[in-house]
Amino acid sequence: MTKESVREFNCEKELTLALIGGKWKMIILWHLGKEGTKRFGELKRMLPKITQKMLTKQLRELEEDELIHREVYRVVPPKVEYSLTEHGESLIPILESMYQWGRAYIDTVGKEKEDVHYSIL
Amino acid sequence: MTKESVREFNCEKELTLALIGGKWKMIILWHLGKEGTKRFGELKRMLPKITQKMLTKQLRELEEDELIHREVYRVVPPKVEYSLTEHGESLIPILESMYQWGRAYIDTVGKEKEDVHYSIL
DNA sequence: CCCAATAGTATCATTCATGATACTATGTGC
DNA sequence: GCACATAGTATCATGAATGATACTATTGGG
Repeated sequence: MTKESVREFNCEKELTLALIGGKWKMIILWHLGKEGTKRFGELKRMLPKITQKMLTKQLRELEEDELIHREVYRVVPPKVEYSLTEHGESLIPILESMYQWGRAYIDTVGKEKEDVHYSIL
Repeated sequence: MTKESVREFNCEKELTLALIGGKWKMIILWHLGKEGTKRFGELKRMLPKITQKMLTKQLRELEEDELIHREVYRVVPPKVEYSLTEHGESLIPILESMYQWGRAYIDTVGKEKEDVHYSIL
C-alpha cells in the first residue's frame, strides 16, 4: 500500500536542484541554517510575501526530502518547530557558494549592463 | 530606446539559481565546461529529449546572462559555436558540488526510502 | 532544378508552480 | 459561551515554463 514513486533526472546535480529549487526553499534552509530552529509563525514573519499555503507546501516538501525536521508539540494553540537535518546542514556550503557567486556576478555583470538592474529586496 | 528591466530577488543565491535553473541549463553548462566548444547540432545530439525550440531558448538566455558565448560563422549550411564565458567557467565548481551532493544523497537517502527511487538517465 | 544539411522561427497546446482567499480545529482565559 | 492565537486545509484562479509540430533561409553538389 506504499505509493511508489520514481524521480528521474539527467544528472545528479539536477536532483540537487530539484530539492532546493522551489521558490522559497533556499531562503528557508538559509534561515534555519543561520539561526537554528524556528516555529512556523516565525518563518512566516521572515518571509513577508509568502502565503500560508506556500509556506506549508515548501516545508512539507523539504521534510519529505529529509532536509528539515518537523517537531510537533501537541498543545493549544499549536506549536511546530522546524530545524535542519544533517542532509540540510550539508547543503549550506553550497548555498554559501551560490550567495558568493551571485554577489560577484552583480558586482561585475550588474555594473556593465545598462539595461538590466538586479535588485535584492 | 533600451528596454530597461529589473530582476528582483530575495537574496543573491536566488539570482544564481535563476541563471542556472532552466530545465536544461546546468547540463548545457556542464558539457561546455567538460568538453569545450560545441556546435548547436552537437549539443542537440547530447540532449536527445530536448526540442529545438527549447535548446535555442536556453542558449539565448545563457548568452543574455553572459554565461556562454555564441560565435556565428556566416557559411552555408550555417555554423554556430557555443562556449563558456568566464562567468560560465566560474559556475562549474558549484555544479561540481551539486553533483557530489546529489550522489551522496542518493547513496544515503536513496537507499533508505523504500517508496522513492531516484533514477539518473 | 532539386535536394540535403544546419540552425534556426512561429504557432498552438499543455503542464506545473504559484497565488488569493476563505475556512477549520482546539484549549485557555475573560 | 466567546474571542484569541497558531498552524494549518480547501478551493479556485493565474501565469510561467515547457512541449509538439510545422515552417524558413541558404547554397554547393548531382
